[in-house]
Amino acid sequence: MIRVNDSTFNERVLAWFDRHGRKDLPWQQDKSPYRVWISETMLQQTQVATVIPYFNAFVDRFPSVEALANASIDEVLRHWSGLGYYARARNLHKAALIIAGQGSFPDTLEELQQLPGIGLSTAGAIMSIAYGRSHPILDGNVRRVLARYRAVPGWPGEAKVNRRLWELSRALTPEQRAADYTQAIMDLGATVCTRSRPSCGACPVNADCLAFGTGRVNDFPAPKPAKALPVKQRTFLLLTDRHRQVFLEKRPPAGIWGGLWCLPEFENPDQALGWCLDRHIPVVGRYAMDRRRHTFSHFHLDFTPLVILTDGITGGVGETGSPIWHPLEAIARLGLPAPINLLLKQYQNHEDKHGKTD
DNA sequence: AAAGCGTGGAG
DNA sequence: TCTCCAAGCTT
Repeated sequence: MIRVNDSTFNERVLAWFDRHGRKDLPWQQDKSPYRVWISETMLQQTQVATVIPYFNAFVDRFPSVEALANASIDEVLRHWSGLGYYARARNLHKAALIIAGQGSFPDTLEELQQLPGIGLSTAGAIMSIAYGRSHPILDGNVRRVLARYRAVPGWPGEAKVNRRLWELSRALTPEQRAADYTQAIMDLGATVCTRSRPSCGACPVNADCLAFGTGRVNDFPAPKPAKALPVKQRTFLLLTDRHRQVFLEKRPPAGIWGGLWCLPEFENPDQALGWCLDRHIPVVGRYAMDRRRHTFSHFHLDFTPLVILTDGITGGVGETGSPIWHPLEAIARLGLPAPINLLLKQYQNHEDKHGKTD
């Protein structure tokens, strides 16, 4: 157990929060467990500004656990498309079905943590923000504040460092004003104790911040050890007909872009072409669009779009998932991975300008 | 323990 | 254009 010799840490953080904290974010208006749960899930590894429009649209369409449980996974994913980490949406839907079956929203840390997509930090955030119960959290903001405040060495991705930061968070979290404190410590990290160029002069705890006191603010937390990202080569088949319909298939439920509608994916253009020939798809024209590189968290994707024009296809060609022909103009409403959406928009612009090439 | 999972902002 | 990483969780 870590001893806290500075018993006023939380008091100073809370006093700062009263004057400078954010209190008008959409999910801070009606802090029901459901809304807090949705917002905390969306905010996992995702910045506030990105989340705001998604949160508003999501709770507008799914205003309650029941509404979410009664929706189809397709519609839930559609509202998530562009936000990334789609397992979060699949887990939300699964958890909503569980909660709806239980009849009431869970109100203990243990129950919350058993739901898919809710880990220790998200459970702590829901407990404190929605129920006003004192529970620590450890997100990126808190991790950074605490690593600097106590000059905790090492990369937080290491289990040992992570455990120490959790201990610190636990020790510093007060019994009183639990909801405000959770908001406060996150706001402090997000607006004052920022990753680069922190405003230490405006920090309520700079007087006993070990990193600030020793001029080593930039040394904490230690950066993740750099690793060269592997490069994957992939071809995406843009199979389209004279009616401006595009062939799409649903991706497998797990893995990247799981459950989303997408262009068929191949290792190279030859395989894409072979796939068409195997299915006796009449190829009346083809060309490659500009190749591009897309960077993900764990690999680079060298991305080759292959446009194939056909005619007379009515469906039933795919095998990975249920295939559909979909109007190009209405693609955006279907909810596709962001890079695929972008590619289709570029193709549509090109077609609008030059017309069909066949 | 370590890897997989997205997207966009910031430098 | 490239790297780093953000209100993390799961396997």
